[in-house]
Amino acid sequence: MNIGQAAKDSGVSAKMIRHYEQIGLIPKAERRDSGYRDYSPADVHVLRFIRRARDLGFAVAEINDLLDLWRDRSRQSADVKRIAKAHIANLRERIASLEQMAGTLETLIDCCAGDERPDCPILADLEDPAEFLNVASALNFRKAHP
Amino acid sequence: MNIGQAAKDSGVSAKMIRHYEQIGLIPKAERRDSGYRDYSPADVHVLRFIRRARDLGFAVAEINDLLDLWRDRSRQSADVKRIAKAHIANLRERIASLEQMAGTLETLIDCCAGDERPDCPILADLEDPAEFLNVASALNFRKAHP
DNA sequence: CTTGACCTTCCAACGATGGGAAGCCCCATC
DNA sequence: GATGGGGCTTCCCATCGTTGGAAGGTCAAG
Repeated sequence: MNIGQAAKDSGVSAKMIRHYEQIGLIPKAERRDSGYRDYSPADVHVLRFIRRARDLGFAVAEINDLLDLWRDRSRQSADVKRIAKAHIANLRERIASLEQMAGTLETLIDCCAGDERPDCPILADLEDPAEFLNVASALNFRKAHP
Repeated sequence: MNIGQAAKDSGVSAKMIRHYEQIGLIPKAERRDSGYRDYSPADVHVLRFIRRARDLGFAVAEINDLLDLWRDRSRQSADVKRIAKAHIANLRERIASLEQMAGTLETLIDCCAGDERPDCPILADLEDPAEFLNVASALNFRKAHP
């Protein structure tokens, strides 16, 4: 099948299929006489594997390792688990970082009147976090432990 | 002061200061006869504002808006709050997406023996999520609601 | 044979940041 | 006054995953 069909069937865009071929994540596709790439259902299967891994947030380098393990019939599931665990740790780190940001911002938003007046704790914090945030934290603390 | 000192004082690297100038986030710095950029404490203040906003995950476009509001003495705090709220929504979305990934992966990891055998639910899911994940979800459901 | 949808390659961009090269400037030390 | 080292300048490149577009060839239906 043509690359467009493979794209539809796998959920990976034609652009990305060519890209994955170019960076060596997938082998070079067969070509027809016309120069068109030709894909088999097995190729689509691989692409779906990649698509799923990307949906789970794996980086291309990790997907490369996972593909190697997938193809290796004598693999050890421990190897796969190790990669997955490392990736989870990475995800959890990013989540914690975003949570931290969101939490701080929510504290600030709670303190902001959000009306027509110019006074704004959010800007005050951006201007000088040490000045404002400590006060806000204290307020927050008193709200949480009245 | 030179760009290096401004970088140290603000926590924004010299590279990024030049970059922010180039993209118009900050005005073009004064130049000495030597061609060196010259920064005032007020400039450093702006840079620290930017640094803090980046720490809170604001994108450069949002920081641009925040800077405009910061400089606008007749601003309305509601405008700032709106930007902050939109940004939080964005953060929460990204968090939810990452949580989703981490949760799925953890379910899979729980189901993976992680030993020397090749059988691996993680790869099974990547290969065909519909096949495996439903089973895993059911298991998970039964674990959560025994 | 024409038309429109599809394919090809190549080049560029996003966002934020870092690395590095070539060349100039400034200050301290000899 | 010369020299050395560190800071500054501009410019280009890389990351990472993805998308967009231009210029041109191919295919299938009318």
